[in-house]
Amino acid sequence: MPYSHDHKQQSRERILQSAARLFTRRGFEGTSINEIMADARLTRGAFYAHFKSKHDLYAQAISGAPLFSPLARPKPEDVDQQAWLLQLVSEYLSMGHINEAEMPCPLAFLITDVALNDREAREAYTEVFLKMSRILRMATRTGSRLDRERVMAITSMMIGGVAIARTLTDEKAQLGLLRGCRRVASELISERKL
Amino acid sequence: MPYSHDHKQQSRERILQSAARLFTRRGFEGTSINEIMADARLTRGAFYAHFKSKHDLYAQAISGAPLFSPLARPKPEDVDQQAWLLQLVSEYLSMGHINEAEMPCPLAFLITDVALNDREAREAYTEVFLKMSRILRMATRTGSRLDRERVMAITSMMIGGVAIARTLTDEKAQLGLLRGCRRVASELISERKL
DNA sequence: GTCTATAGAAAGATAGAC
DNA sequence: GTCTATCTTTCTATAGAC
Repeated sequence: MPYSHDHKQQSRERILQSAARLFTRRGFEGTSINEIMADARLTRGAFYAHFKSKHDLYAQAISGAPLFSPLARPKPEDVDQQAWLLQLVSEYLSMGHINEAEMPCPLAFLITDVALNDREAREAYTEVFLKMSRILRMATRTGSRLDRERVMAITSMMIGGVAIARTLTDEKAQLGLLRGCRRVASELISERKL
Repeated sequence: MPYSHDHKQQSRERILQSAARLFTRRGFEGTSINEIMADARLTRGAFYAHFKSKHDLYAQAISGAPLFSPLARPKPEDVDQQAWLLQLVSEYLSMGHINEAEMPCPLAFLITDVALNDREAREAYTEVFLKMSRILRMATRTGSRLDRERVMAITSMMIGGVAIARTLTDEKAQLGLLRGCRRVASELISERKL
């Protein structure tokens, strides 16, 4: 066995990262194992030493999403919690997230892609969604007391907004949609009257 | 030419309706031309007498969505406009829409599926989205004056809510998410304070 | 563990008969 | 216009050498 355990771990991590990036932008059917492995600087055949199947990899790639999410990073001590949250929400609902992010949010980019996938993928999606929602809820705990279901609605608007904006072909509409979502989300979070 | 013009039209309509139903529930890649044609009581080979390609059919199926949408039906004269709107929003954000609707909303069921498709599909999606948003806006014109971008945000929450709920595996979470979206949407529409 | 080669299946699109 | 038959491509997954 000329390959160390550590070497295998590194290959595995590279495959997972390539998979997350490619799956998220191009979907399950739009991404081949070949492309993922090439991106990870390996070949097709080596794939099955690491994962059971393409579906297996897909589910694991989704589970790993919080590793790359700004939302899941801890808040710096010296900034106001609410201001920090509003900043993250604005970044999430931006053209930069849609067009330039190295690792966009799979909750938005893969909603219906996951819905058509197998149970494991859907379970991974469910966990990540609930985690995002929980993070948003905890971050609003200063003064306001938005309940769990309302926070899920705000989360849906953020995810839906990004997913839809990405799909639209009309740039004016994209920008307007994102701006509308940013405003409404901010108002809901800071509980100002409409 | 033993086939009348009318006969061709009827075949075409059947194909379009089968395509809308199957594509919406199973996505572009998950639906074969074979299945669509069988559902329309025809065979594979006849397909190309009606449509240029699978992509062509997909875009046209999406364009036809308003034909099947309760939201696009005219309001009965005798009901209050706001109550009527809230009723439609509640139906949209329901488990029935997700699990039992004969023709679910492709804006929700196909968001990321369309994002990965060609330009024509995305243009069809854009038109239908703007139409839905416009309908919602017109229906709030009694007293309130929600602006265009805010209405797009509400539309995103509705579409995102249905798309996400369909993807989740946890039924409690599905129900909570839908209820949260119904509440927040109602509050935004009727402009009550949170 | 990673490579090359290939088996096996699925499905979009076309050809030609009726 | 619709049918059956088939060409062609693509891609997952496996086999076997190193």
